[in-house]
Amino acid sequence: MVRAPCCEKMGLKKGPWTPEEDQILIDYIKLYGHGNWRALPKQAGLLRCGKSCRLRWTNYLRPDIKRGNFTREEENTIINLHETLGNRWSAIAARLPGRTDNEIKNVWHTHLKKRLKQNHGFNVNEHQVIDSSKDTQKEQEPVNFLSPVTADRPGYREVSPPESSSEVSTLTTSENNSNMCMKIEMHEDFSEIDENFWSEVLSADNSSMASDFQVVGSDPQPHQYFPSSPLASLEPVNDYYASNLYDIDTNVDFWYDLFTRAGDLPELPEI
DNA sequence: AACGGGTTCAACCGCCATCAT
DNA sequence: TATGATGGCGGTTGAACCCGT
Repeated sequence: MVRAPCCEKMGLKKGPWTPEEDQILIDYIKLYGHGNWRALPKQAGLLRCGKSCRLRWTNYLRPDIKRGNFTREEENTIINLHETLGNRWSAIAARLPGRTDNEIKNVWHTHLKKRLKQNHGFNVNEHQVIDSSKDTQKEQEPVNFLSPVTADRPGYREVSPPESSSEVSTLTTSENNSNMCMKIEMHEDFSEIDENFWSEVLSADNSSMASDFQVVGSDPQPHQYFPSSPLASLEPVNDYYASNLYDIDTNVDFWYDLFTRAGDLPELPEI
């Protein structure tokens, strides 16, 4: 059970808002705006904490909120943006006028995740570029992969699986707090995978590849990393490769999956 | 009709970044 | 520079609702 919130300690109300409370909040903000959320409930005569008022306003009462079901186009937009932004719901909401981050988060967890799982055959929820260095994240170009979903959308560039190891320029990692940051740069377009690529990668303990490739995941196996790990530890990943290697369409997702996972990873050395 | 399990979504929580002092 | 206040964010919760038995 959750810890008792500060609101209750202070005798403030929590839980669902009543229509009367909504009206008080709307009337107050119409008249005076919401310069200071903490002071607002007291001034408006609401027995709520400022945080609760802010949430109610931004997620429900704001006049520019678009109510109702998400259109297919909106859903596709969310899927596309989630591919590049991950669980940055507010950033996604900023691209969908009238929709709130909370609403998008809900629709993702209740509808879209399932839809993608059905379409892709594995848990797409894990597809996130996990970048813990928030400050630099805003400045970084997201890693975009062309998929059937993202095709034809502005801002996406086509990146296909590499033909050979030499054409994969860098995969760098950095660490901050408990998360990993992975940045992949691919400077070339590739038409198909060369078998040698994987053999090189998988046997690259002492080659330059060793510093280029650090983290992979295999669904639903625990995350593993290579090539500093013994090859034996890559069995689940290898199975995954085998089923995806020459399927270009699947491979787009596979590559995304491969390079963007960074869940419970072991600590990695600085590159 | 009653029940139980699954789903939805509004609201909450803790954490973090930013800002003012 | 240090500290406290505030706002914003993403993860999580739980009541209400839905649906199959």
